[in-house]
Formats: sequence, C-alpha cells, structure tokens
Amino acid sequence: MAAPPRRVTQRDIARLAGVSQATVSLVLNNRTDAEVRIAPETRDRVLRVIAETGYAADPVARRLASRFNRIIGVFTYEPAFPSGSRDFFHPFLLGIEEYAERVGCDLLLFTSAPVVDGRRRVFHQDNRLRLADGCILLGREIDGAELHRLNRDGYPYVAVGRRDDAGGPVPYVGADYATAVARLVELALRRGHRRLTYVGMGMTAESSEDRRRGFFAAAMIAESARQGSATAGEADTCLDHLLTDGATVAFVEDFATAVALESAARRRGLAVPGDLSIVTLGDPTSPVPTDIAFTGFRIPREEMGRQSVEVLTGVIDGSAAGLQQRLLPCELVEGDTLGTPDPAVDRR
Amino acid sequence: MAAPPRRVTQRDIARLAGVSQATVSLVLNNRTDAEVRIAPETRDRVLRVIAETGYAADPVARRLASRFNRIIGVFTYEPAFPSGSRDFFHPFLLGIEEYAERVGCDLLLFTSAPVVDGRRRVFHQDNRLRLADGCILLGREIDGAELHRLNRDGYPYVAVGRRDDAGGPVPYVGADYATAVARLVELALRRGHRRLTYVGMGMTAESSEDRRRGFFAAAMIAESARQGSATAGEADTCLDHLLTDGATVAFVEDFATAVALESAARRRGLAVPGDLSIVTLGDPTSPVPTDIAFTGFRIPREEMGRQSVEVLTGVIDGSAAGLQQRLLPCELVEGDTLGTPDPAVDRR
DNA sequence: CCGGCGGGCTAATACGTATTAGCATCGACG
DNA sequence: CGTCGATGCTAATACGTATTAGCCCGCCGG
Repeated sequence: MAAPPRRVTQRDIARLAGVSQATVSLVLNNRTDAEVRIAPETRDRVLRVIAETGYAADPVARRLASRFNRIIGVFTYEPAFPSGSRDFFHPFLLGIEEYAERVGCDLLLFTSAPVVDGRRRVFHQDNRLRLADGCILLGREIDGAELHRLNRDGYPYVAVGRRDDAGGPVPYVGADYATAVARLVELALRRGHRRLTYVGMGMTAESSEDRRRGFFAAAMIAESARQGSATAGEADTCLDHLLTDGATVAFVEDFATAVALESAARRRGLAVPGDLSIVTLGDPTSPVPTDIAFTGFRIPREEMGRQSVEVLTGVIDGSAAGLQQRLLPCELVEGDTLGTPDPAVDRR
Repeated sequence: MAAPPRRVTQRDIARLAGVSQATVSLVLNNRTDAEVRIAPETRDRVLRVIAETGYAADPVARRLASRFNRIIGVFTYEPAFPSGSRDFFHPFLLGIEEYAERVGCDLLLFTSAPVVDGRRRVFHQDNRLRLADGCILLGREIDGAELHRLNRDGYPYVAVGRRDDAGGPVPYVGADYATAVARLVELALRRGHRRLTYVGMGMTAESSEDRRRGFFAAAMIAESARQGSATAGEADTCLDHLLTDGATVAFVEDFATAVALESAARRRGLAVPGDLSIVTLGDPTSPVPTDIAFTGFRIPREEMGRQSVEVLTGVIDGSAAGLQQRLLPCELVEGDTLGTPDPAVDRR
C-alpha cells in the first residue's frame, strides 16, 4: 500500500498565510458574526492561498466537528438487481437525484446493507446510517420494526409510499391510491357497471390496503352495486371466478395480472372491454410487453422522489416546515379497457 | 432545530463495560495481533454491552481516524438517472452496484457537483471527493484536465471507458471497440464488400477514436478494399455521400444515425442490406424506436461496471493486483443489415 | 495615566474513533 | 528475592475541522 501523500489541510493553509488554523476555518465558513471579525486583507490573503493550493475542506472532518454532511442516504429494500425492480425504482431515483442536485446534496446508496432472510436490513452489525444526514427508504414493503427503531433513535428519514405509524408518525411521501381507485370506481359506475370485482395480490402492504380501501369505500356508496374480491393467481382461474361472479369490470391491483387476464379473456373469445372491462391500479413495475392501453392511473413516481428529498431536508433541519406526510394525486389514464357493460349480462 | 439525542459512543460502551474506550475499539475491530491481547471474558463483556445498546461505530469518525471509508464514489459527467442518458448509464450502474454490494461498499453519487459550462466538474470550490475512498468516472467525454489533477493528487479513481494518458496512465475499464470494429470489417470483407465507408460523429472522444482506428486498420489490410469516411449529419446528405462513393456497406458509429440512414435509404427505394449494408458500432444510447435488427456488437456495459469497481478497489489498496487498464471484448451481433454486395454494383 | 472598549486574531477544545507506547500484574526461573 | 517475559489493559495522541473563550493591542474618554 503506497503511503498516500498527506493532503493539504487548514494547518498548511494557515502556515502559508501566516495565520492560525482557526482563522482559516473562519474565513472558509465566511463567518461575519459580530463575535468574529477578520480584517479584509487577512481574509483576502487566506483566500488567495486557498485558491493557489486548490484546497477543499475534508468533508469527513467537517462532519465530525459540526453536525451535517450534505449527504442523503438512499436505502432500497428490495433486491436491487433483478431488472424488474430496477424499473420500479428508477423513476423515484430520477426525482431524488434531481432534487438532491438542486439542494447541493450527494446521494449515498446503502449497498453495503446485507441481505437477511431475503431482504435488506437497515440495522445490522455495522450499519452506516450516520454517514448520511438522513435517509430515504424505498421499497414496496418496509419492515415496521425498522421504522420503530428509526423513530426511537431519532434518525431523520422519510419513506416513499404511505406507511402506518410505527412508534410514532412515519414521515412519508406517498401516492393517493385510495382516491385514485375511488375515482375509477365512480367512473365505472357512471358507465353503468354494477358488478365490480377487485382482484388483489393478497398483500398486506399499505399500498395494497389503500387501493382496496378506496375500492370498497367508493363501491359501497353506490348501494346498487355489488363488489366481489378475488386474488390474482393463475389467470384462467381468476377469470372463471370473475365470470361466475357476473362481474362486468375487474379492478386489478397488479399490472402484470391485468395483462395476463386480458390475454386469458381473449383466448376464450371474450372481448375487452366489450364483454369484460379491466381497470389497472398502477403502472407496470416490471416490463410486461403489451400493446393494450389499459384504463387506470399513473403514479407520480418522479415527483414522489423529488418531494421525498424535500420532506427529508425538512425533517433533518427540524423545521417541520412542510407537512411530513404527503399524499400526491395520481393522474387518471383513460385507456381502452373500460367500456360500458353488456346489457345482456347486466341483468340485475 | 431539535437538539438531536447524543448518540451512543465507544466511551459509553466503555463505561458500561467497565473498560477503557481503547479496549472497546480493540474488541470491535477484532484485533488479535500479538501486540494486543484482550481476555476472552473482557471481550465477551464488551460485546454483550454492544449488543444490548445496539451500538454501531460512527463511520465518519472511523474514517477520520483510519484511512478508509468503504465508500465508492460515482461521478457521472451527465446526470445519472435523467432519461436522456438513462439508458446509457443504467447498465453501468447496475454492474457497479452489484459488485459494490459484493465487496460491502456503499455508493456515493456526487450529485452535488455543480454544472459549469454545461458539464459537471469534479473539482470545484467545495469538492467532496474525500468522502469516498475512490471514485468511478462515468461519461462519454471526460475532461483531460481533471484526470491530470486526479493523478497529481494521487486520488484513487478509475474511468469507465478507455482514456488517453493524462499526466500518467489512467486506470480504466473500457470496451475493446477497435477489435470489435475490425472483426466486423473482416466479416464484411468475407462477404465480398470492397467499398467500406465509415460514418463517424466527428467526435474526438477516445471511444470514437478506437472505433475509427479499428476500422481503418482492418480495412487497410485488405489492400483490395477502399475505404471512405463521412460525418453523420443530415441522413439524406450522408446517404448521397455514400452512394457517390460507391460504398456497399456503411459502418455507422452512432446507433441513431444508423436508424436514420436506414429509413432514408428505404424512402429512396433502396433495400437494406440488398442495395446497401449498414453496420452499427454500438448499442443504442438513447431510446430510438426501430424494429430492425442491426448487425453490430454489444458493449458489455454491466461487466464494465463490475470490473471498474474491482479495479478501483485495487487502486485504492495499492495492490496493483489486477491490471489497471482493461479492455473487455464486445460481443458481435449478427443482425439483418449486413448482406453481400450487389454484384452489379461491385464492379471493381 | 488609567480604565474601558472594541477590533482582530489565536489557543484550546470537542467531535468519535484507531493506534501505539507503555504500565501494572503475575508466574517462573535463576 | 530479584529479574524477566508474558499477559491484559489504559493513557495519550492523531485524524481535520468548527467553535468559543479570551488575549493583545490601540484608541478614546476621563
């Protein structure tokens, strides 16, 4: 290991400028308090030496001495490699990077977090959270226990996606699934649908819950409507279920399931939306090839990324300036898969 | 700003375990040299306290005291995620992240680097390079002056893509464009082509140079062949040039140019590869819609990402173990756009 | 001439860890 | 009984910066 050349420090600058290290620090931080005064010529001399040497303060030492690092941690829960989840994370990262750049922060990806029981863990033997001033949590399912721990430790963080309380309110920037789904339900009702069926994934994540809640809340209101529920599995089985149920429209939580359902229907000679309408409740999270323009909504992922950084900076500097829990509206997408129910079937 | 709760330090652990801070550090680092000995029961006591408190060493202090941080910096000359270059960087990042996880390093994206004159700068007023142990440089064109500076400062880094010397050899992991292009030239010659034309971008980047070099070196060898050269611009102009030249095959540096050229040819009633063959010299770097399977090669981007981390770790710990300049082979892609020249045209 | 006061700077310390020289203890050995 | 070598630990210091108490000096007012 070659001895690395000792780098230029404030002491070196101080020696060259004929002042003390403290003075260098004061000049560097442009301190102009009443308490602290530096003569203009001294200041200039120091600045000149700094410019000549190309000195830049060691961010590590700086962080140790003061409090902040201008580093935003990014923790991704789910295995990052399968290209599938990459497409899921990408829009978030886009927004995060953009806003981080704007506020002059670097991004630290906690790739060193080890995988235990198939998921990454924030807390482990040698967790390095403190490298960052705070942390953005990304992942479809986030461990409640870890959120508890974060809250207890008073570590600044923000979740992307709504989260239930965990030993205190969880700061988050989520998508307002409940409202988006409710809007779609209303739309279906207006088009004449009376038998709506929700096809979920059997997941307990908050994002699933919110969709489900939005669906049933809106469907309940229309007393005349009937709702069913199914779990995505084998597409044909699911389709059977829908038909038996007399459903005229399926609200499908997962995009890939919707695609599978549509092809299953087509294989059986059923037209979409002629014989069966299909509504999707989220963007594709894995690349599913399809030419169909599904009716559904778009999750403002990029904006969620941006705002998560915004909220995090608020949490970090304690200015609870912005609301620390935000739900962003989803944009409805008017596709080709929500029609009017076949009158022949719609015998109620 | 709420006073953050002082976090647990080694001193706290020491007090609780009834030992000194030094002992805690020694236990933590599992030091078992001949010089340093800790009684097993003491060690256990300390470890128990650590487990109970959930203590984890502050990586910042650790870095200040010792030398390394287990952080790999990633500097992208263009924004890392934004959509334009997104498809370009993504595979690299994928490989980088994978390998970083394997060696237990975190990744630091230098998003705080300001943009000057349209490109990001490594060195600026308040550069934060020292946060990381070393740095991976990504970008189509990398400023030679900055490479000089990195070399001069002895800062460990590695470029993705071959780079010319800059005040010393530049560690890199690149793609062997020269060989890949030469192979394609040979293939074209075997198929009977005698008039080959290179369509470049007029760029001076090493990646462009290498392709060009590979082309002319291989084409020269076949004394019977003639080569031409054109610069991509308006596709029709370029096509005119090719036809005037009597070229039977175009070697096109940029993927998008190849796509444009193909449609221009088709608009004029020319068949590809019937009347004109087109070879591409790189993957699409921006999403260009096309159904055509171009003949060309694939750049091992992901592998380049992985190996760049590997090389960087070598540079950092000074074990010049691996070669610090690597060129990875590209995989030839046998597409549909390289045929045999029309005999009518091939009058030599 | 002395006290006070403000400007301009420095000495000292803290941040939390890693490292090293060296102290204390104890058993063995001469 | 003194010496020596091992063993087990601690005190002290370094890393590079930020911060604060306070020193020194010159000037002004009395």
